[in-house]
Amino acid sequence: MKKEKVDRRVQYTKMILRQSLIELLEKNPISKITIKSICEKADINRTTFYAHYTDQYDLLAQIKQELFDDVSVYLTNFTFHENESESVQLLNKIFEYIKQNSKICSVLLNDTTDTAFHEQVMVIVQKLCMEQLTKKSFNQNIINYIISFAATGSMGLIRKWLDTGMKEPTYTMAEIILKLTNQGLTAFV
Amino acid sequence: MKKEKVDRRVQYTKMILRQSLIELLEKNPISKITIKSICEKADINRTTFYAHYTDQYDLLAQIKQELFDDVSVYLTNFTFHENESESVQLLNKIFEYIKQNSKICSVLLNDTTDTAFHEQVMVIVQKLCMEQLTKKSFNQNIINYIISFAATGSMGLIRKWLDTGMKEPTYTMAEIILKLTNQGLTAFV
DNA sequence: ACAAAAAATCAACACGCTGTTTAGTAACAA
DNA sequence: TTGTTACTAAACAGCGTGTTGATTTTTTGT
Repeated sequence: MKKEKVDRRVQYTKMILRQSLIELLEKNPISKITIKSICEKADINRTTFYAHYTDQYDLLAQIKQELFDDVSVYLTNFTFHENESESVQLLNKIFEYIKQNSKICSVLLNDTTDTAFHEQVMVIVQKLCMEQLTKKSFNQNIINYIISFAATGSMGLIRKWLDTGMKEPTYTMAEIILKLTNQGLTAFV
Repeated sequence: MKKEKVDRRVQYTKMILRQSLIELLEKNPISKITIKSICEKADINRTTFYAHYTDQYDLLAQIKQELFDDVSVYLTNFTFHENESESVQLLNKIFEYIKQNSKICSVLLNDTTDTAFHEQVMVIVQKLCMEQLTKKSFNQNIINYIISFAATGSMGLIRKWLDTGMKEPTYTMAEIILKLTNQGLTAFV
Protein backbone atom coordinates (compact mmCIF):
# COMPACT_ATOMS: atom_id res chain seq x y z
CA MET A 1 0.00 0.00 0.00
CA LYS A 2 1.44 3.29 -1.06
CA LYS A 3 2.32 5.48 1.86
CA GLU A 4 0.65 8.82 1.48
CA LYS A 5 3.13 11.69 1.41
CA VAL A 6 2.63 14.07 4.25
CA ASP A 7 2.96 17.79 3.56
CA ARG A 8 6.26 19.02 4.94
CA ARG A 9 4.51 21.82 6.80
CA VAL A 10 2.36 19.30 8.65
CA GLN A 11 5.43 17.20 9.48
CA TYR A 12 7.18 20.25 10.91
CA THR A 13 4.13 21.44 12.84
CA LYS A 14 3.61 18.08 14.53
CA MET A 15 7.30 17.61 15.23
CA ILE A 16 7.71 21.00 16.88
CA LEU A 17 4.49 20.69 18.93
CA ARG A 18 5.53 17.27 20.21
CA GLN A 19 9.02 18.42 21.05
CA SER A 20 7.63 21.47 22.85
CA LEU A 21 5.24 19.41 24.96
CA ILE A 22 8.02 16.96 25.87
CA GLU A 23 10.23 19.83 27.02
CA LEU A 24 7.43 21.40 29.04
CA LEU A 25 6.70 18.00 30.62
CA GLU A 26 10.26 17.88 31.91
CA LYS A 27 9.36 20.61 34.36
CA ASN A 28 5.59 20.45 34.76
CA PRO A 29 2.81 17.91 34.97
CA ILE A 30 0.44 17.78 32.00
CA SER A 31 -2.33 19.35 34.10
CA LYS A 32 -0.37 22.58 34.42
CA ILE A 33 0.50 22.83 30.74
CA THR A 34 -1.80 25.00 28.63
CA ILE A 35 -2.33 24.95 24.89
CA LYS A 36 -1.27 28.56 24.89
CA SER A 37 2.09 27.70 26.48
CA ILE A 38 2.75 24.82 24.07
CA CYS A 39 2.02 27.05 21.07
CA GLU A 40 4.16 29.87 22.39
CA LYS A 41 7.07 27.49 22.86
CA ALA A 42 6.55 25.98 19.41
CA ASP A 43 5.83 29.37 17.80
CA ILE A 44 2.76 27.84 16.19
CA ASN A 45 -0.64 29.49 16.00
CA ARG A 46 -3.36 28.15 18.29
CA THR A 47 -5.73 27.57 15.38
CA THR A 48 -3.06 25.38 13.83
CA PHE A 49 -2.87 23.39 17.06
CA TYR A 50 -6.64 22.82 16.92
CA ALA A 51 -6.33 21.73 13.31
CA HIS A 52 -4.26 18.75 14.47
CA TYR A 53 -5.16 18.06 18.10
CA THR A 54 -8.18 18.26 20.37
CA ASP A 55 -6.24 19.38 23.46
CA GLN A 56 -2.92 18.80 25.24
CA TYR A 57 -4.03 15.36 26.38
CA ASP A 58 -4.71 14.34 22.80
CA LEU A 59 -1.25 15.58 21.81
CA LEU A 60 0.29 13.52 24.62
CA ALA A 61 -1.72 10.46 23.62
CA GLN A 62 -0.45 10.75 20.05
CA ILE A 63 3.14 11.09 21.27
CA LYS A 64 2.68 7.89 23.25
CA GLN A 65 1.14 6.14 20.26
CA GLU A 66 4.09 7.19 18.10
CA LEU A 67 6.45 5.81 20.73
CA PHE A 68 4.42 2.60 20.86
CA ASP A 69 4.73 2.17 17.09
CA ASP A 70 8.44 2.94 17.22
CA VAL A 71 9.02 0.37 19.96
CA SER A 72 7.02 -2.26 18.09
CA VAL A 73 9.08 -1.75 14.95
CA TYR A 74 12.31 -1.75 16.97
CA LEU A 75 11.48 -5.11 18.58
CA THR A 76 10.18 -6.70 15.40
CA ASN A 77 13.30 -6.00 13.35
CA PHE A 78 15.37 -8.33 15.48
CA THR A 79 17.19 -11.59 14.96
CA PHE A 80 17.49 -13.81 18.00
CA HIS A 81 20.64 -15.56 19.00
CA GLU A 82 19.87 -19.23 19.10
CA ASN A 83 21.80 -20.03 22.26
CA GLU A 84 19.88 -17.67 24.54
CA SER A 85 16.45 -17.28 25.96
CA GLU A 86 14.26 -15.24 23.64
CA SER A 87 12.67 -13.48 26.62
CA VAL A 88 15.93 -12.19 28.00
CA GLN A 89 16.93 -10.91 24.56
CA LEU A 90 13.63 -9.11 24.11
CA LEU A 91 13.81 -7.57 27.58
CA ASN A 92 17.37 -6.52 26.83
CA LYS A 93 16.20 -4.80 23.66
CA ILE A 94 13.53 -2.97 25.66
CA PHE A 95 16.10 -1.70 28.13
CA GLU A 96 18.38 -0.70 25.25
CA TYR A 97 15.57 1.25 23.64
CA ILE A 98 14.82 3.02 26.91
CA LYS A 99 18.48 3.87 27.40
CA GLN A 100 18.76 5.29 23.86
CA ASN A 101 15.61 7.32 24.36
CA SER A 102 15.94 8.09 28.03
CA LYS A 103 14.88 11.73 27.73
CA ILE A 104 11.46 11.02 26.27
CA CYS A 105 11.03 7.83 28.32
CA SER A 106 11.70 9.72 31.55
CA VAL A 107 8.84 12.01 30.70
CA LEU A 108 6.41 9.40 29.42
CA LEU A 109 6.90 6.64 31.98
CA ASN A 110 5.13 8.62 34.67
CA ASP A 111 3.25 6.39 37.04
CA THR A 112 1.31 4.94 34.23
CA THR A 113 0.87 1.51 32.76
CA ASP A 114 -0.62 2.61 29.47
CA THR A 115 2.72 2.70 27.73
CA ALA A 116 4.29 0.74 24.90
CA PHE A 117 6.69 -0.99 27.26
CA HIS A 118 4.02 -2.21 29.63
CA GLU A 119 2.24 -3.86 26.74
CA GLN A 120 5.43 -5.45 25.41
CA VAL A 121 6.35 -6.76 28.86
CA MET A 122 2.80 -8.09 29.22
CA VAL A 123 3.36 -10.15 26.09
CA ILE A 124 6.68 -11.52 27.35
CA VAL A 125 5.30 -12.42 30.77
CA GLN A 126 2.23 -14.03 29.23
CA LYS A 127 4.48 -16.24 27.14
CA LEU A 128 6.50 -17.24 30.20
CA CYS A 129 3.30 -18.11 32.02
CA MET A 130 2.05 -20.22 29.15
CA GLU A 131 5.37 -22.06 29.07
CA GLN A 132 5.36 -22.86 32.75
CA LEU A 133 1.75 -23.20 33.81
CA THR A 134 0.68 -25.83 31.31
CA LYS A 135 0.74 -28.82 33.64
CA LYS A 136 -1.94 -27.49 35.92
CA SER A 137 -5.35 -26.11 35.30
CA PHE A 138 -5.46 -22.60 36.70
CA ASN A 139 -8.22 -20.15 37.14
CA GLN A 140 -7.82 -17.59 34.36
CA ASN A 141 -8.22 -14.85 36.95
CA ILE A 142 -5.20 -16.11 38.86
CA ILE A 143 -3.16 -16.15 35.66
CA ASN A 144 -4.24 -12.58 34.98
CA TYR A 145 -3.16 -11.58 38.50
CA ILE A 146 0.23 -13.17 37.95
CA ILE A 147 0.64 -11.36 34.64
CA SER A 148 -0.41 -8.05 36.20
CA PHE A 149 2.03 -8.52 39.05
CA ALA A 150 5.00 -9.26 36.80
CA ALA A 151 4.23 -6.69 34.10
CA THR A 152 3.48 -3.83 36.47
CA GLY A 153 6.39 -4.82 38.65
CA SER A 154 8.68 -4.64 35.63
CA MET A 155 7.45 -1.13 34.91
CA GLY A 156 8.21 -0.16 38.50
CA LEU A 157 11.68 -1.58 38.18
CA ILE A 158 12.26 0.18 34.85
CA ARG A 159 11.03 3.44 36.40
CA LYS A 160 13.49 3.02 39.26
CA TRP A 161 16.37 2.28 36.86
CA LEU A 162 15.55 5.44 34.89
CA ASP A 163 15.22 7.57 38.00
CA THR A 164 18.57 6.45 39.43
CA GLY A 165 20.62 7.10 36.30
CA MET A 166 20.58 3.76 34.44
CA LYS A 167 23.92 2.65 35.90
CA GLU A 168 23.52 -1.10 35.45
CA PRO A 169 23.94 -2.74 32.00
CA THR A 170 20.74 -3.43 30.13
CA TYR A 171 21.39 -7.18 30.04
CA THR A 172 21.72 -7.28 33.83
CA MET A 173 18.36 -5.59 34.20
CA ALA A 174 16.74 -8.01 31.76
CA GLU A 175 18.09 -10.93 33.77
CA ILE A 176 16.82 -9.46 37.04
CA ILE A 177 13.30 -9.18 35.63
CA LEU A 178 13.38 -12.76 34.38
CA LYS A 179 14.71 -14.07 37.66
CA LEU A 180 12.14 -12.19 39.70
CA THR A 181 9.32 -13.31 37.43
CA ASN A 182 10.38 -16.94 37.46
CA GLN A 183 11.71 -17.41 40.99
CA GLY A 184 11.07 -14.27 43.02
CA LEU A 185 13.40 -13.67 45.96
CA THR A 186 14.70 -17.24 45.94
CA ALA A 187 16.62 -16.40 42.76
CA PHE A 188 18.82 -14.10 44.85
CA VAL A 189 19.27 -16.15 47.99
CA MET B 1 -0.69 16.46 73.24
CA LYS B 2 -4.24 17.71 73.34
CA LYS B 3 -6.02 17.32 70.08
CA GLU B 4 -7.34 20.64 68.98
CA LYS B 5 -11.10 20.67 68.47
CA VAL B 6 -12.05 21.46 64.94
CA ASP B 7 -15.00 23.77 64.30
CA ARG B 8 -17.98 21.73 63.11
CA ARG B 9 -18.44 24.02 60.14
CA VAL B 10 -14.90 23.28 58.95
CA GLN B 11 -15.44 19.55 59.46
CA TYR B 12 -18.58 19.65 57.39
CA THR B 13 -17.05 21.82 54.66
CA LYS B 14 -14.06 19.49 54.21
CA MET B 15 -16.19 16.35 54.37
CA ILE B 16 -18.63 17.53 51.71
CA LEU B 17 -15.89 18.84 49.39
CA ARG B 18 -14.01 15.54 49.62
CA GLN B 19 -17.12 13.49 49.03
CA SER B 20 -18.05 15.66 46.04
CA LEU B 21 -14.63 15.31 44.43
CA ILE B 22 -14.69 11.52 44.96
CA GLU B 23 -18.09 11.30 43.25
CA LEU B 24 -16.95 13.48 40.36
CA LEU B 25 -13.83 11.33 39.99
CA GLU B 26 -16.01 8.29 39.47
CA LYS B 27 -16.96 9.69 36.10
CA ASN B 28 -14.16 12.08 35.13
CA PRO B 29 -10.40 12.37 35.40
CA ILE B 30 -9.10 15.06 37.76
CA SER B 31 -7.97 17.16 34.80
CA LYS B 32 -11.57 17.65 33.67
CA ILE B 33 -12.91 18.56 37.11
CA THR B 34 -13.15 22.28 37.87
CA ILE B 35 -13.30 24.00 41.23
CA LYS B 36 -16.60 25.44 40.14
CA SER B 37 -18.09 21.98 39.55
CA ILE B 38 -16.83 20.66 42.90
CA CYS B 39 -18.36 23.65 44.72
CA GLU B 40 -21.65 23.37 42.88
CA LYS B 41 -21.92 19.71 43.79
CA ALA B 42 -20.98 20.45 47.39
CA ASP B 43 -23.10 23.60 47.54
CA ILE B 44 -20.12 25.41 49.05
CA ASN B 45 -18.97 28.87 48.08
CA ARG B 46 -15.83 29.13 45.97
CA THR B 47 -14.20 31.52 48.42
CA THR B 48 -14.69 28.87 51.09
CA PHE B 49 -12.95 26.34 48.88
CA TYR B 50 -9.97 28.69 48.54
CA ALA B 51 -9.94 29.14 52.29
CA HIS B 52 -9.07 25.46 52.65
CA TYR B 53 -7.44 24.31 49.41
CA THR B 54 -5.16 25.71 46.74
CA ASP B 55 -6.84 23.88 43.84
CA GLN B 56 -8.48 20.54 43.01
CA TYR B 57 -5.12 18.78 43.01
CA ASP B 58 -4.47 19.97 46.54
CA LEU B 59 -7.89 18.66 47.61
CA LEU B 60 -7.08 15.28 46.03
CA ALA B 61 -3.68 15.18 47.72
CA GLN B 62 -5.29 15.80 51.08
CA ILE B 63 -7.86 13.06 50.46
CA LYS B 64 -5.00 10.69 49.74
CA GLN B 65 -3.15 11.80 52.85
CA GLU B 66 -6.26 11.19 54.95
CA LEU B 67 -6.55 7.72 53.44
CA PHE B 68 -2.89 7.11 54.17
CA ASP B 69 -3.35 8.04 57.81
CA ASP B 70 -6.46 5.89 58.05
CA VAL B 71 -4.68 2.87 56.59
CA SER B 72 -1.72 3.34 58.92
CA VAL B 73 -3.99 3.42 61.95
CA TYR B 74 -5.94 0.42 60.64
CA LEU B 75 -2.81 -1.69 60.26
CA THR B 76 -1.25 -0.56 63.52
CA ASN B 77 -4.22 -1.53 65.68
CA PHE B 78 -3.74 -5.18 64.92
CA THR B 79 -2.85 -8.25 66.91
CA PHE B 80 -1.05 -10.97 65.02
CA HIS B 81 -1.89 -14.63 65.27
CA GLU B 82 1.23 -16.40 66.41
CA ASN B 83 0.93 -19.39 64.11
CA GLU B 84 1.01 -17.46 60.84
CA SER B 85 3.36 -15.34 58.83
CA GLU B 86 3.08 -11.72 59.86
CA SER B 87 3.45 -10.62 56.23
CA VAL B 88 0.48 -12.61 54.99
CA GLN B 89 -1.66 -11.27 57.84
CA LEU B 90 -0.69 -7.69 57.06
CA LEU B 91 -1.33 -8.18 53.35
CA ASN B 92 -4.66 -9.74 54.20
CA LYS B 93 -5.56 -6.66 56.29
CA ILE B 94 -4.65 -4.44 53.34
CA PHE B 95 -6.94 -6.38 51.03
CA GLU B 96 -9.69 -6.27 53.67
CA TYR B 97 -9.34 -2.52 53.97
CA ILE B 98 -9.53 -2.11 50.21
CA LYS B 99 -12.61 -4.33 50.06
CA GLN B 100 -14.34 -2.36 52.80
CA ASN B 101 -13.49 0.91 51.10
CA SER B 102 -13.67 -0.21 47.50
CA LYS B 103 -15.53 2.87 46.28
CA ILE B 104 -12.87 5.35 47.31
CA CYS B 105 -10.04 2.95 46.53
CA SER B 106 -11.30 2.42 43.00
CA VAL B 107 -11.07 6.14 42.47
CA LEU B 108 -7.74 6.70 44.19
CA LEU B 109 -5.75 3.73 42.93
CA ASN B 110 -5.47 5.18 39.46
CA ASP B 111 -2.24 4.22 37.78
CA THR B 112 -0.30 5.74 40.56
CA THR B 113 2.19 4.50 43.10
CA ASP B 114 1.94 7.45 45.42
CA THR B 115 -0.73 5.81 47.55
CA ALA B 116 -0.90 4.58 51.12
CA PHE B 117 -1.02 0.97 49.98
CA HIS B 118 2.08 1.18 47.85
CA GLU B 119 4.02 2.50 50.82
CA GLN B 120 2.67 -0.21 53.14
CA VAL B 121 3.49 -2.94 50.64
CA MET B 122 6.95 -1.43 50.22
CA VAL B 123 7.52 -1.90 53.97
CA ILE B 124 6.34 -5.53 53.86
CA VAL B 125 8.49 -6.39 50.85
CA GLN B 126 11.50 -4.66 52.35
CA LYS B 127 11.15 -6.79 55.44
CA LEU B 128 10.92 -9.96 53.36
CA CYS B 129 14.06 -8.94 51.50
CA MET B 130 15.94 -8.28 54.72
CA GLU B 131 14.89 -11.68 56.02
CA GLN B 132 16.06 -13.56 52.96
CA LEU B 133 18.99 -11.65 51.52
CA THR B 134 21.18 -11.55 54.61
CA LYS B 135 23.60 -14.30 53.63
CA LYS B 136 24.88 -12.52 50.60
CA SER B 137 26.21 -9.05 50.06
CA PHE B 138 24.06 -7.37 47.45
CA ASN B 139 24.35 -4.08 45.71
CA GLN B 140 21.84 -1.78 47.40
CA ASN B 141 20.61 -0.77 43.96
CA ILE B 142 19.71 -4.36 43.14
CA ILE B 143 17.78 -4.64 46.41
CA ASN B 144 15.93 -1.44 45.54
CA TYR B 145 15.06 -2.87 42.12
CA ILE B 146 13.71 -6.01 43.76
CA ILE B 147 11.61 -3.96 46.16
CA SER B 148 10.29 -1.77 43.34
CA PHE B 149 9.38 -4.82 41.31
CA ALA B 150 7.47 -6.51 44.11
CA ALA B 151 5.77 -3.39 45.50
CA THR B 152 4.68 -2.00 42.14
CA GLY B 153 3.69 -5.45 41.01
CA SER B 154 1.48 -5.81 44.05
CA MET B 155 -0.22 -2.53 43.21
CA GLY B 156 -0.87 -3.80 39.69
CA LEU B 157 -2.34 -6.96 41.07
CA ILE B 158 -4.51 -5.05 43.56
CA ARG B 159 -5.70 -2.77 40.73
CA LYS B 160 -6.66 -5.81 38.69
CA TRP B 161 -8.54 -7.37 41.63
CA LEU B 162 -10.47 -4.13 42.13
CA ASP B 163 -11.25 -3.74 38.43
CA THR B 164 -12.56 -7.30 38.10
CA GLY B 165 -14.94 -7.15 41.05
CA MET B 166 -12.90 -8.50 43.98
CA LYS B 167 -14.20 -12.06 43.58
CA GLU B 168 -11.38 -13.92 45.32
CA PRO B 169 -11.09 -13.91 49.13
CA THR B 170 -8.66 -11.40 50.60
CA TYR B 171 -6.53 -14.12 52.17
CA THR B 172 -6.08 -15.84 48.79
CA MET B 173 -4.86 -12.58 47.28
CA ALA B 174 -2.43 -12.03 50.16
CA GLU B 175 -1.01 -15.52 49.62
CA ILE B 176 -0.62 -14.94 45.89
CA ILE B 177 1.42 -11.79 46.49
CA LEU B 178 3.65 -13.58 48.98
CA LYS B 179 4.17 -16.53 46.69
CA LEU B 180 4.99 -14.35 43.70
CA THR B 181 7.37 -12.20 45.74
CA ASN B 182 9.18 -15.20 47.24
CA GLN B 183 9.14 -17.74 44.40
CA GLY B 184 7.72 -16.11 41.28
CA LEU B 185 6.14 -18.46 38.75
CA THR B 186 7.71 -21.55 40.29
CA ALA B 187 5.29 -21.19 43.20
CA PHE B 188 2.50 -22.09 40.80
CA VAL B 189 4.11 -24.84 38.76
C1' DA C 1 5.98 29.17 -14.73
C1' DC C 2 1.55 29.23 -13.05
C1' DA C 3 -2.68 28.02 -10.79
C1' DA C 4 -5.08 25.39 -7.44
C1' DA C 5 -5.02 23.38 -3.10
C1' DA C 6 -3.49 22.94 1.44
C1' DA C 7 -1.64 24.62 5.64
C1' DA C 8 -0.73 28.17 8.62
C1' DT C 9 -1.43 32.88 10.39
C1' DC C 10 -3.99 36.70 12.22
C1' DA C 11 -7.51 39.13 14.55
C1' DA C 12 -11.62 39.00 16.81
C1' DC C 13 -15.11 37.12 19.64
C1' DA C 14 -18.00 34.93 23.23
C1' DC C 15 -17.51 32.02 26.85
C1' DG C 16 -16.03 29.78 31.06
C1' DC C 17 -13.25 29.46 34.93
C1' DT C 18 -9.99 31.28 38.19
C1' DG C 19 -8.38 33.71 42.20
C1' DT C 20 -9.04 37.72 44.91
C1' DT C 21 -11.43 41.39 47.50
C1' DT C 22 -14.96 43.39 50.42
C1' DA C 23 -19.09 43.52 53.07
C1' DG C 24 -22.60 41.00 55.31
C1' DT C 25 -24.58 36.91 57.70
C1' DA C 26 -24.69 32.81 60.42
C1' DA C 27 -22.64 29.53 63.50
C1' DC C 28 -19.62 28.56 67.13
C1' DA C 29 -17.19 28.90 71.47
C1' DA C 30 -16.23 31.14 75.68
C1' DT D 1 -24.61 37.55 75.49
C1' DT D 2 -20.69 38.66 72.94
C1' DG D 3 -16.59 38.25 70.31
C1' DT D 4 -14.57 35.35 67.00
C1' DT D 5 -14.59 32.37 63.23
C1' DA D 6 -16.33 30.44 59.08
C1' DC D 7 -19.12 30.91 55.28
C1' DT D 8 -21.83 33.46 51.71
C1' DA D 9 -22.68 36.72 48.01
C1' DA D 10 -21.41 39.90 44.61
C1' DA D 11 -18.14 41.94 41.92
C1' DC D 12 -13.94 42.21 39.44
C1' DA D 13 -9.77 41.65 36.52
C1' DG D 14 -7.31 38.31 34.29
C1' DC D 15 -6.37 34.27 31.72
C1' DG D 16 -7.11 30.57 28.61
C1' DT D 17 -10.22 28.22 25.47
C1' DG D 18 -12.44 27.04 21.14
C1' DT D 19 -14.35 28.90 17.09
C1' DT D 20 -14.89 31.80 12.89
C1' DG D 21 -13.62 34.14 8.69
C1' DA D 22 -10.27 36.47 5.92
C1' DT D 23 -5.60 36.59 4.48
C1' DT D 24 -0.98 34.95 3.57
C1' DT D 25 2.37 31.53 2.61
C1' DT D 26 3.87 27.17 1.08
C1' DT D 27 3.35 23.10 -1.46
C1' DT D 28 1.95 20.39 -5.19
C1' DG D 29 0.50 19.24 -9.76
C1' DT D 30 0.07 20.42 -14.53
